[in-house]
Amino acid sequence: MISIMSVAAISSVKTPTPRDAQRIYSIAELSREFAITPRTIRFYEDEGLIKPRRHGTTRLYTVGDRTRLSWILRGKRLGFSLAEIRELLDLYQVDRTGMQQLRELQRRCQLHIADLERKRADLDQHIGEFREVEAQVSAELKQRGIDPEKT
Amino acid sequence: MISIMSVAAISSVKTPTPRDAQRIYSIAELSREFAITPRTIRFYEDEGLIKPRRHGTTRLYTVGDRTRLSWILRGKRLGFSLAEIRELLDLYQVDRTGMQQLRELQRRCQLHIADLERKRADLDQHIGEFREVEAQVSAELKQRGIDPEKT
DNA sequence: TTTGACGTTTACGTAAACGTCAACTAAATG
DNA sequence: CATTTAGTTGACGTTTACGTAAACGTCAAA
Repeated sequence: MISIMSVAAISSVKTPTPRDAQRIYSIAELSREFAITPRTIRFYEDEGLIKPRRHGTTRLYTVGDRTRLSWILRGKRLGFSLAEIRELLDLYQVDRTGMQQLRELQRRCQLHIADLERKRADLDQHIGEFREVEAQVSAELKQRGIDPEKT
Repeated sequence: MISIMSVAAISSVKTPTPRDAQRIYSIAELSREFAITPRTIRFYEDEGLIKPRRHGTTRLYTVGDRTRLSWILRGKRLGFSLAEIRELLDLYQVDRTGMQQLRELQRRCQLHIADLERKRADLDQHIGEFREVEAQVSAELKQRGIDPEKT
């Protein structure tokens, strides 16, 4: 029986750059790539954020799983809780057959976009303030550079 | 002896809109305005994020304190931890007399700005994706609206 | 003078998001 | 075949960011 790790290893030989679909990742590969621990990835699975295939007990991650993971981490960087991230991920794969579901999906998308735009406004203002501080400091440094005092 | 609450009350009579400097806020006022609990505000004080004056044991918040608080909350919305927020707040009032301190301040500003810009890129991509989903859903809804099936 | 609204401190509780063992299995390698 | 090497499942520990309850002080109005 061919081991999973060897499968992952062979496929990684084929593609050092992880870009062909069909690629399979081990938990260690993903944890290295995204600089998180395997524990974290398993934790996300417990929380229902990723559902990798299994070969026996060993987890097998597809390119889709990898994308999903990077999506989760981006969500975290943006300050969303795992619960929120799970909801957002679900928006991508809710049932879109019914008229009612479509409307609901649209509504939730709009709400989330509004939230994101508020966040963007916050961020822009925040950036502006720090640019200003930096500009003041730069000016002051220039002044001092010209001044004979180089304390 | 005049009570603090009455002081706050009187000043609030003078300015229902909180816009003259000299204004004093009670903890309850701020907690209402920002929709957080007094406990939260006290906690931020324990963590060294705000340092209100005191009249006896009672906390008195100035306009500056209020600004600081709104700054903290914006930081939180952007996904920063309280420890990070404290550091950032400190950037506004570090000693800027020495050349060395100025350079250090500049460096930290630049680092933070770079971080913020990464965050902004994340956010833009995130928004883009959700706009796309929304657009697809809208299109689908339009289709169905035209279609005689109105399930 | 008592009630009630608002304030205080102290201290323990809790949910989220992992970290850190321990004890085990299964496969690859010398 | 024994040993690394990677993976697994608990189970308990930890940090962050507050919540909650107790026990009390202070003042204004009734």
